[in-house]
Amino acid sequence: MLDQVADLDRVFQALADPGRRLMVERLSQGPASVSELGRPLAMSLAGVVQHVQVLEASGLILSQKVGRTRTCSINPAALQSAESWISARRALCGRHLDRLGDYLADTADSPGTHPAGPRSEQ
Amino acid sequence: MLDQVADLDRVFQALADPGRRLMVERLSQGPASVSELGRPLAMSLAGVVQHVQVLEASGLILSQKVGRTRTCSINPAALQSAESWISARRALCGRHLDRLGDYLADTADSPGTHPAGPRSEQ
DNA sequence: CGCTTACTAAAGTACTCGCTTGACTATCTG
DNA sequence: CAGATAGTCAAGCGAGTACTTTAGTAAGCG
Repeated sequence: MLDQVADLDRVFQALADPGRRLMVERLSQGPASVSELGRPLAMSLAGVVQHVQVLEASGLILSQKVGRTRTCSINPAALQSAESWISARRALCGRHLDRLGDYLADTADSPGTHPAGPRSEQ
Repeated sequence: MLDQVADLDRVFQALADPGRRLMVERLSQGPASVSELGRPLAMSLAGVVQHVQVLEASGLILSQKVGRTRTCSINPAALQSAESWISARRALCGRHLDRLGDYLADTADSPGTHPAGPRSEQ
């Protein structure tokens, strides 16, 4: 429960790489070995291992080595912690969107705007 | 619509910083100026501006300058794109969890495990 | 008009990331 | 046992991040 902030850091950071997201996608349909995860990635195995380590440190995946192969599986709980952070923010801003919409409409370059108002940029 | 992959990269990367998440939290309850966003952050204003630029490049926030102040607001659509990527993976892995559970239970160090089997690590 | 406020832009720096190669260790397979 | 296979460890390197300071510009205020 402690330091959820750093946990979220690691989860979002882990998801910020397209190769790692591919790994998560693959693992979301069942366990796989490290080399299996790396197969579509045009990268050395050592590089793949490092991505796996990032994912595991974030809690997004679990792994265990049996014999010479390490089998990875997804940990939906970590995925959920990220999802619920996002949905909480999204739920909040829903309540304010009407007011925001009005604000943007007022300041936008629409018919009926203040004739010589201050410049708005971008 | 093109290159959603790089878009997701930027969104997750943007969310991977605790200061930027704080800004998103603040903005999810209504628009704010750049200096207002930076107030709780113990950082120079120039640093704050750079974080705002990262958030805007990711599509998570919008901003417009009126007079000398830039007013930022949240863009729930970008938040949703990240959320739905996650929930899609999470939905998928739900179907496979039973099988995974069995797998982990079998390979775990439980009573009834194979007596001299290969070592499992971590 | 002069002072303060709110940014902006550029340059520099320390640190982290993503990836490689090379050397090494186990574990299967024939 | 002699490979081949699966992964690990460490060093190194180029690119990117997260700041900083310095030096501006433009807008609002008295």
